[in-house]
Parts: sequence; structure tokens; C-alpha cells
Amino acid sequence: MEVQKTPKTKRLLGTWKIDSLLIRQITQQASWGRRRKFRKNEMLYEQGTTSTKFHLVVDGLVQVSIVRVDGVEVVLEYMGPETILGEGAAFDGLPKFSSAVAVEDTETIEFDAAKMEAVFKQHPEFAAALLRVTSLKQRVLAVRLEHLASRKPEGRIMDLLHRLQEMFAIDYNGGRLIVTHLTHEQIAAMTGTSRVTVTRAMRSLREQDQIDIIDGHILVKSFRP
Amino acid sequence: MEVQKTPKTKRLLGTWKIDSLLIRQITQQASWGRRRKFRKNEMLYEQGTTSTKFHLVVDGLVQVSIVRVDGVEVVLEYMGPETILGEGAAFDGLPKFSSAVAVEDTETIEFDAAKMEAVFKQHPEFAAALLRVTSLKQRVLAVRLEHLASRKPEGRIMDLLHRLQEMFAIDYNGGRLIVTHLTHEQIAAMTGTSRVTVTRAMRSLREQDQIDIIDGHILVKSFRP
DNA sequence: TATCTGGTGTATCGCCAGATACGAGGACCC
DNA sequence: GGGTCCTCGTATCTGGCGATACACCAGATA
Repeated sequence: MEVQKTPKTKRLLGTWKIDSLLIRQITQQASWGRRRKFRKNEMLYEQGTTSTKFHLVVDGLVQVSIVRVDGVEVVLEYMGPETILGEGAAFDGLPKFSSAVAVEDTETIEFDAAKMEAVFKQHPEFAAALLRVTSLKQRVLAVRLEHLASRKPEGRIMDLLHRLQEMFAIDYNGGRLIVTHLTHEQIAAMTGTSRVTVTRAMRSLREQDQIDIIDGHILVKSFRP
Repeated sequence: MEVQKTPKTKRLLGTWKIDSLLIRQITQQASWGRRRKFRKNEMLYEQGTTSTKFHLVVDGLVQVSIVRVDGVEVVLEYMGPETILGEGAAFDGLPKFSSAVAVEDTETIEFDAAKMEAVFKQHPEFAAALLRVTSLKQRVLAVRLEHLASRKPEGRIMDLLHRLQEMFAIDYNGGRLIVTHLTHEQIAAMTGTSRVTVTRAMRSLREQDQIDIIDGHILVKSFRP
């Protein structure tokens, strides 16, 4: 059996994805939004501010994170193309609970939640699509919470890897190779652990034969249910 | 200044609340749903099953929890009257990520997400109301995650207390007295800590003058922002 | 009154994650 | 070539949380 070539890119592509059909339904309503461009390091919105705007990322990469009172930054997601962000606080009308910063030059379509009722009337399927998006986010948050409630860093990290593996991986020699690249530091910020602990946990997971490292990319070995 | 009487009830009323206006909007569409009754300990839905049904609690109390693979039960919320549950998995169509059990005899209105598009067409404000609900849940989950990412139990517990204090508290002598009652065991299950740690943390918080215990109820002392 | 039960306060012990520090290897720049 | 920065590996030490066990108390039951 021929072994596939390892992917060339070591770029971080994102940690979130929505199925394309759903995105297409939303993109169809692009005329209700407005095209926007953000330079690298520019903020899309800031924690604590209030705004009914939300974004559909067309191109680029955005980091969504919460800064805790003690100064520690908890990264929620890296949102790549075909993702929606900011809709949470846009619809409940309360201050943004997270900040969004463009990690690269980014292009989005900006919608205004306050004007959506008119769209819903004409396109109820748009409302349904948005509900699916918020529901999916709810699910991912709940699952992350489930694992964060555990004090074992290995579990927290495997949880993240499994999600990435479902979204951004290609089949590869008895496992799934995660194409998108995260540093240990970034994994730590997403799992609420320290950088050193991530390194330790990764070694332990490798020894347990749960994962492998191929040319800098993480291979999640397929496992028995 | 007269001191108010301490509340008589030590019952658990719930850990979640939605503003009444929003609930009224949803209740108005009750004709699209169907009345259901559940006995104590009966399940509304079970983790892993698929269903497009979701519930508006009219009366009673429901525990929503996730059972982790290692067998530990993580309690997400206790949902009392005027709350909505199950809408996450109902709208994204994937298996329920949590289980819901009636802690008392409970009455709900059951809606079917699959039939909602028709309602949205006639009542776009219903779609907006549901989006507000899912957005609020997203927010609460994100904030809980923010605190769970910390390894310090005190922070996790204060986070929960602050939420309860906002939802279920009365002003009382320079603080807010939480009316709803949680045992240390329940707090532990909601914060991903152990029962002993909750007791320890509560003592520490009392010594730091952040909280107080009045007749078995927790008083969250008002603090400087 | 005696008993039982569930909630709470605490002590002891072991382990493990965080903090900190340092070194090795790459990538990039000049 | 030499410098700088970033990432990853690893060692040491320490604090604190989980596990476990037990005691105390209040309310319920009889």
C-alpha cells in the first residue's frame, strides 16, 4: 500500500468548521450583510463592548478568546473561512464575552442581528440555519466543558485533538493526520493547561500509542469504540 | 435599617432563568407544541439518542447532565419553570450530548424543531426569541468554560455563585442572599471539583469575606468592581 | 427516646500539574 | 558566518487537590 505524501503546510488553518451546505444557505443572504476587511492583528470586536453585528469569515483566520480577570487568555477557537463568529452576543444583546482578533488579513461579511427579523420573515430557512450554527456551538462548548471539568490534562488535550481530527484531518496509515498546526502553547491556551504539561501529555499519549507525530503533524490513531 | 426575614425554603429552585418577556414570546406559540408530564426520576431525553424535540418547562425541576466516559457525571444545570432545554441537539440534529431527568414531577410544553420553519415564517419574532435563548446558553457555557479553564476551585465556585446570585437572590444586608439551595455535592458536580474541595473553598471564601452563610443560605457579599 | 440518614467539617496521605529554569534544534535576518 | 527568536524537550521543586476516612449535627422516623 502506497503511503500518502505528508502535507506541506504547517499553517494553522483553524479549529472550527461548519458543513458547507449550511454555510451556503447563509452566504445566500450575503446581500443583507456588508463586506468588510481586517488587517492582521486588527480586532473584529472586543470583549465587553456591545454590538449586534456578527461575521461570516470569507477568508483569513480569526482568534476568538476570553481574557480572564487574572490576565490569563483562554482561547476559544481559531475561526477560518466558512465560519460564523460573534453571533452569540449579537443576538442576546449583551456585551461580547470574547474578543476576536484577525491573525491574518481577513475578509468577512458582517451581518446585523437587529435587522434579521425581516430576513427571517422572507427566508425562514435562514433562521433555521442560524439556529443550527448556534446549536452546534452550544454543543462544542458543552463537550469542551465536559472534558475541562476533568482535572486530567490528557483528557482535555485528546478532546481537542479529536475535534480537530474530525474537522481537519486526512486519512493516513491507520489513523487521521491533522492538517492544521497548533503549537503546544496554543493547545495549552485552549485546554487550560500549561505549555510544559502539553508537552508531557503528548509524550505520554505517544507512549500509549494514541497519537503519533509525523513530520510535525499530529496523527490521531484510530481507536476502538 | 430593618433586617429582612431569611427565606423559609431551602429547596433547590434551579440554576437557570430566562427573562420573562422572552419566555412569554415563546409561550405564545404553545399551540405549536404539546403538553407533557414527567414523573420524578423520569427522563425527558437521554444522552446519545437523537430527537428534534425540545422542552419549555412549565412546572417542576429538571437536571441536565453529561456522563463522562470515565463515569463521572457533570451537571450542566438544574432547569426550573420558564426555562428551555434540549433545543441544542434538537436544532443541529445530532445525538443529545446531555441527559435530562426530572428531579420532581414536571410539566413541559414539547416542541418539535423539525416543524419550526413553518412557525418562523408566520412569527419571525419566535425565531429571534429562540436565537436569543441559544445565544444566552452559549454565553453561559463560554463563561463557565472560562472559569473551568482555571485550575483553582475557588474561582470555579465563585463563578457559579455569582451566576446564582444574579438569578436567584434577594438583597440582604450588604450582599445578595441566594434563595435556591445547593448541597456541596451538587456544587462539586457543577464545578468539576470534589465535595471536600467545595467545603474547603467555602471556608476559605468565608475567611476572605467574599461570602457568608445565613441560616444555610449563601450570602454573596457585594464587592468592588 | 433511640436510631438512621444526609449534609457538612476536617485530617492524612500521595500524586501530579504548575512554576521555573535551561538546553537543543530550526527558521529567519543581517 | 553570527545573532535572535520561537518551539519543544526535560529536570527539579513545591503546593494543592483528590481519595479516603471519620466525626459531628440536624432532621426525619419510629
